[in-house]
Amino acid sequence: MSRDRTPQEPQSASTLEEIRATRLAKVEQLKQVGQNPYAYRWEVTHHAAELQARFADLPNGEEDPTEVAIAGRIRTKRTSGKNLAFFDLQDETGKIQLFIERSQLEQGMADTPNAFDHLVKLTDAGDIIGVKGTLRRTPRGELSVKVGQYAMLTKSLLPLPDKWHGLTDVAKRYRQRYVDLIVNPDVRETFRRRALITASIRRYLDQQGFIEIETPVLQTEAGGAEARPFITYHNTLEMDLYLRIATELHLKRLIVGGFEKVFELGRIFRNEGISTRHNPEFTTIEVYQAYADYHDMMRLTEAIITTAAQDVLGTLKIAYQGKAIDLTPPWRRITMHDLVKQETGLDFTQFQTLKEAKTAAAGVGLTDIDDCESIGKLLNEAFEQKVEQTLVQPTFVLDYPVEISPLAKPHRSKPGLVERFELFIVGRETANSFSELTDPIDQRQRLEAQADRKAAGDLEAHSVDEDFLTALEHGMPPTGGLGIGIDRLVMLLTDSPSIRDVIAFPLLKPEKAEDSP
RNA sequence: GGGUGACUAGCGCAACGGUAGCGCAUCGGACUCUUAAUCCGCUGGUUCUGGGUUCGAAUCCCAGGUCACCCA
Repeated sequence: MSRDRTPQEPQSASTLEEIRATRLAKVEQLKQVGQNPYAYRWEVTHHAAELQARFADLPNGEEDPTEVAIAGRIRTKRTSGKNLAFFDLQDETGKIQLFIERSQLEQGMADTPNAFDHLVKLTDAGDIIGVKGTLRRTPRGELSVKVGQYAMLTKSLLPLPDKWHGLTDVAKRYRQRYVDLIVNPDVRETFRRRALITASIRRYLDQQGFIEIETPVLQTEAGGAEARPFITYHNTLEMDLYLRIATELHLKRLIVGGFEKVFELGRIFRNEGISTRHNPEFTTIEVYQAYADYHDMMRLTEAIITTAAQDVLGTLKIAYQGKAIDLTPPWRRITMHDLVKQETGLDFTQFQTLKEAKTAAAGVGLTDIDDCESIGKLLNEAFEQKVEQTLVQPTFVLDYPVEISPLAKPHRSKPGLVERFELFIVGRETANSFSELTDPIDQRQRLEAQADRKAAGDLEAHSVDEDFLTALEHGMPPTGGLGIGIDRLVMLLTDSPSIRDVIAFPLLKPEKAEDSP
């Protein structure tokens, strides 16, 4: 206990508001010493990773006179005495240390008195600065930029998370993704890879002669998939509109119109639950090729995904959550019937009546089968409950029941089935494809059957898109169609356990509860 | 929709019925080769919200909120 101490004013700052106020005061001080705390530009000549690579052979304790100008965010500051400081600067590519010596800096900034003191006192971790200098590897081996000049580019007012523990609260990471990106380099890498994946897919399809055409997001009927849509409202038309749940029906109209190879990689919206595998808005690519069937689509699927894996990872042997996955084509092709038979012993081709099938299904432990109104639906239920999770290595599951595939062409040799496949990897549906149904009369009957279900209360059933049927009546060539879930593909190729890890800003509930009852 | 758990300083965590603490960050000081720098010193709290039990609640009970995980 010290006596006689005049109670000094509480200069110490600790609450968020106090930290912010302290930093705002530094903003004013920066202006007074001629630094713009919100500058206009900085001529960047190099990036951190580039320097680390280029000067990898610079020996400890040696210098290189190359002049570099870099910019980035201060992550940590270490001062050592009154004349020396070390900062870690982070740019998009990585980190590099700044070696800041008073004499060097004040020589380089002769017009600015006390430049060293300003740099040390008026900056905080989180500030964005630009520096110019030469290179030096410290005796302990840390490549550093020996700073001759600096400029404050942007003063930050809010503190970064704990530099050691970082930001681990999952919800906060998603809500404040910008902070997550600053402090977690892996997150930046995931989104960089996502961009490489979509670029790779577009490049490949372009090379194969496909063109990308954008189709409407706002639609008067949301069709092309079984899902509940989001509803919105157009004021001057005074009508409800729906956000698209698929791009299928419009891309097929383009095939009718004479394009032979089209695709769209874009966002679709489904009004359903949120989980580690579902976000209400997500990204798909749909590809349509005239004069092709679903066998062609299997080869195309293999090509798109293996090209992306090679472009991004440089290998087809990947790891997902500790499981080794081999993407080397050709991938296994096996029918849904055979898979269900393997896993359950039930041969669904033998059942004559739904009742018989249900009894058998219950006998092998299937649950929630009461509302299956057809053998085909029951088969699908058996597949989902017993088979899906076993399909770890890439597997094309072939030949689905017509009841669950209203847009697919009947199988050319198997009654009751359609020419459809889904691709499963690590137990997840990753792609969906069929030989497209081109018979307008058959298509009308299937959509009308869906519409009946919708009228009976099935919120996910299709409705009848008259214009689409009119398009088919003008004649659509035989066509292979393919849809790939981009988010799930990115999860696979970035080893991400949750879809939220590959969507920059996933949907979250608002943080504050409504005060209405 | 069901189950389990979490919510305490800017960040990461402790205290589990008896004065709300630690580390990092912040603030002040020392240090010319640091790098989770180190050392010394000081700050900083509506313990998610609202009720209840109790002499006394971060802690127990009820309701609500948000989130995570698992299941559907």
